[in-house]
Amino acid sequence: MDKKSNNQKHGTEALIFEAAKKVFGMKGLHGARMQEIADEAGINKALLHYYFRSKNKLFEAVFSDIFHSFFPKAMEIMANPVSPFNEKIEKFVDVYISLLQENPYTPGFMLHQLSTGGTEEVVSLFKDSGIKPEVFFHQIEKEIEQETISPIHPIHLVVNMISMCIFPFIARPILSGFLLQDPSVYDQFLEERKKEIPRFIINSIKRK
Amino acid sequence: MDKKSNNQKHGTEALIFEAAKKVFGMKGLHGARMQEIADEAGINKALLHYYFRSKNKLFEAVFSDIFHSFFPKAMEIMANPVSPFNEKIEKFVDVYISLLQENPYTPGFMLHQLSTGGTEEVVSLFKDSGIKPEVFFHQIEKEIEQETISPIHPIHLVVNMISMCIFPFIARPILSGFLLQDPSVYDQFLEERKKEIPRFIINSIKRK
DNA sequence: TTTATATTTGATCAATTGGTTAAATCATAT
DNA sequence: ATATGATTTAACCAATTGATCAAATATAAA
Repeated sequence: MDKKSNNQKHGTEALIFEAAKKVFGMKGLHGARMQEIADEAGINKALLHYYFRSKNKLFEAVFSDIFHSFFPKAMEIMANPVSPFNEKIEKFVDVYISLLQENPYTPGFMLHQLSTGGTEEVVSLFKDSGIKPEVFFHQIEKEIEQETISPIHPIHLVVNMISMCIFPFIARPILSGFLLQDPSVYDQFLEERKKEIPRFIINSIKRK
Repeated sequence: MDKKSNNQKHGTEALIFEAAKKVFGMKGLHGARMQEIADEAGINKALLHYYFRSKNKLFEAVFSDIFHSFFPKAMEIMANPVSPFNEKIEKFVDVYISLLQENPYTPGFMLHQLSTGGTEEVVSLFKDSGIKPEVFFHQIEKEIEQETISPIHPIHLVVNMISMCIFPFIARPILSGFLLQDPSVYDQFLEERKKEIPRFIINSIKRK
């Protein structure tokens, strides 16, 4: 008998995973309730413990998945030394914001993980991931030497860029509710930033 | 008898308040435990309920206090239309970062409140606070008309500025542990940004 | 001292919640 | 059809935790 289109064998684990991603992302590790995740996935609470042993294990699994599906992609653009500098910035911002649009729970996850004391874990995940920002730093320094761009401390430039990309996702509710009247235009606002941020950066660092 | 220097009458409420500020800021509403707040304040758990009725009431009290002791100060600089534009940006960034240095729990508070669904409350607090970013927007538009600065959408400019100020406080653990080797230099890094961010912004928007 | 009021504490309650277990159901192979 | 193993569920447990309360202690007044 076909009650719905039951996804018995393969589907449930993915269902749980997606539900957990959503609930953890919105409520955080402590704010999330196993029952809520179960409801969101449309299954029994005990199934959560059947597939993942505990709440913490489930959280770690989801967190690790989000981390690895997000940062490497963003960082490989940074690390790629071939393209011209301006182009790289444009591409990085575009890909970075697009990734955040696809995975809107990522920032919430990182923040909750940080503020809950899981800092060492996050940092070691970073280090294990093979991400090497020094590569990008060196390119910035080289561009400055070649007088392609005006002098700026590489760390500040990178932090500026990342800040402008991520923050609108973190503060979305406030910005959407206060700065902008209509919540529906926020997606358009984010879309605009894909062009605005690179323009803003390049304007600032280009030689006059 | 003088066990410590007991601050019986007036002090305990403030003690609780400070402890709650600290614990809530680090752990969030759900992550924080009343027992931990009591321990941090060095008093009995029941006293928390004596002074503040419930956990939520305590959280709201602390949140409201943090909100009102932070945003108005930052926003009055924005609203003040007298000073020259460059100067205003320099001053705003400096005051904003200084405020964050003094109240390191503020960003965590806001984020937890947002991700827990307290968005409407935050937004209405904003609106009740009388903060009017339009004033600043209008000045930006006027500057653009007068060709003092090059064209940019006011909202993006403001979001850029705020992003670059706040984000380093949110992502402090990661940035400190990964981008920068020595955690002790992070305060110096934040200090540098008081000058770097205005320089970066003004560089970007000044007419060439 | 006595009385009254405010403050503080230890003990305890009631509800929530993560986790377990035994039974039921489904899928698959023989 | 039957047996076997994987999947799912309902009911339940144990621990945590926010909240309460009566008793104790301090504070001040009369």
